[in-house]
Amino acid sequence: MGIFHCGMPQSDLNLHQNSVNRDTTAKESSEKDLVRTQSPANSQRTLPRELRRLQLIESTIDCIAKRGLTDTRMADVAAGAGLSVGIVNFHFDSKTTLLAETLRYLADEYHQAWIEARNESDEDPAKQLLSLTRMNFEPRICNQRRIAVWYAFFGEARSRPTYSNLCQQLDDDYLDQMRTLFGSLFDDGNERRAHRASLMLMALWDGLWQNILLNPDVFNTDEAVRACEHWLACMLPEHFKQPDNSA
Amino acid sequence: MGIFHCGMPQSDLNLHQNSVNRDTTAKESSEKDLVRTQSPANSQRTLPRELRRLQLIESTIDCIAKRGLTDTRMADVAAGAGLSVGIVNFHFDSKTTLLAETLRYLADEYHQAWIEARNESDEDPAKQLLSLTRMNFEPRICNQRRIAVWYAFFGEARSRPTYSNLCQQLDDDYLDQMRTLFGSLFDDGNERRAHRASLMLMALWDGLWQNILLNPDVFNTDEAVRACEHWLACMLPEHFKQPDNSA
DNA sequence: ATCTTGATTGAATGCTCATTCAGTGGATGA
DNA sequence: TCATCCACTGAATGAGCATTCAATCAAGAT
Repeated sequence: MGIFHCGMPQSDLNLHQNSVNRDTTAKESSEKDLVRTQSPANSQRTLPRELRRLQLIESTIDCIAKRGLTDTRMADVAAGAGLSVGIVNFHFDSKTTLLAETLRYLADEYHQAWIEARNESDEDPAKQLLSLTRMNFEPRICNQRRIAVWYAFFGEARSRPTYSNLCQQLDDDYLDQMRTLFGSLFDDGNERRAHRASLMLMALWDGLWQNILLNPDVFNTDEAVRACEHWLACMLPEHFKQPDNSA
Repeated sequence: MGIFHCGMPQSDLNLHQNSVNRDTTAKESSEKDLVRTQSPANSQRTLPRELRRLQLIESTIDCIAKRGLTDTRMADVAAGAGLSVGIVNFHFDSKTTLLAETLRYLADEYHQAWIEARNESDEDPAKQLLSLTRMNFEPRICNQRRIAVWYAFFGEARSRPTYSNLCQQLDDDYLDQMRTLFGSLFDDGNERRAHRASLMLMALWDGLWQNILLNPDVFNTDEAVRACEHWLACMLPEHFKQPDNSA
């Protein structure tokens, strides 16, 4: 768990040597700042193994978001990092493992965010549901680049057990936690009700992600959070207030 | 609009000559029966152009669902229909157009189902919302094969404007219709509320589809419909009843 | 200054696949 | 029966791409 988050020295190196790859929509221009700050590392020819791997994974995300999974070549990933073709095979066994590690990286990142969101709202189930919801739409988690990659993998999930296995266990775990949270908010202790509420809220999260990916004009993350708050207020009026509708 | 539904003679030919391709989960074994019934067409060497195209598109759906978009080859599509390699390029200009036509086929099918669902519930907005919801989870529309294909395209949507353009206009139209339906159910005539409700219900549909694709164990279409009904009852208690919770 | 270790390069290799097209064959009409 | 018209076949072609690896280079250790 957390192989990409394990105290690795994430100094302020600029891992994006090739700026051509960074032309995503302006709104998200500040994500992953840790790998962008100016630094002499720009011209550094070699980098410690783990840092280079991280950079290549980020470049993979860029490529998938910009060109789609089918049009993502090893050479593109390397070029996106300003390096030469052979580099990817040197750090990852094969394209297959590169993609698997990319998915794992995203899953890990999400998992960390989940844990943080739960920890920051101490013991109060209602607060935890709210902060989990907000976490789902934080720019660092929910942005066009990352969502595009998630959906690219979803499309392949059925055919590549590796992909679904990687997320299945986490998903089950999340559902379980949600059930517990909802369970303690429904006073009737109705298991089925808590189960259904959990599925619904998680489905709502997913559906809103999808809309943010496909209809960014109609939709944004603030609107998404408000929709979820609205839903919570409908489901559990004693525990949640309707969000501010002024906007 | 509707190029695949335009009075083309959809006789009871068995378009699936190669049964190897049909091993999806047993539950969905009865979809697209029109192209499976036993008939001498099984051994027919030639078929009218439009019918062959239809068969190849269905084979494309099979391939994408089973192997993923990245691993779908022209030869696989041909083999899935029991035909030889050159056939696909004979009926479609290129792989690109084959995929675009496949997406258009699904979009069309969905669009037809949408219209039917609206027509069958005469003028009553509440009934129409219900039947649209049920339509979304009918086996012919919502099954692992088809959802897998939708998601494969979603993953590529950002990078291929062709794909998103194809659906964008329809989506906007659906959203518009939903706003009107909700608008006439909210007595306060609050536009914003109707807008948000529309987005939420459509997001819920999408999120439930996603769960049906990725977690078929936890999830099924009946559960999905009930979740939506539950949501409708929460949002508009005067117009909808809570679904039967006995199951 | 030299050695050692490991990262990086990029030309070369060989495989996979979309696409082509000359040839085959079945159906329909004369 | 023959001719015409298409649907269809599948070997051949060549472009595109992942992967390899010998050579190069950088940085730290001695």
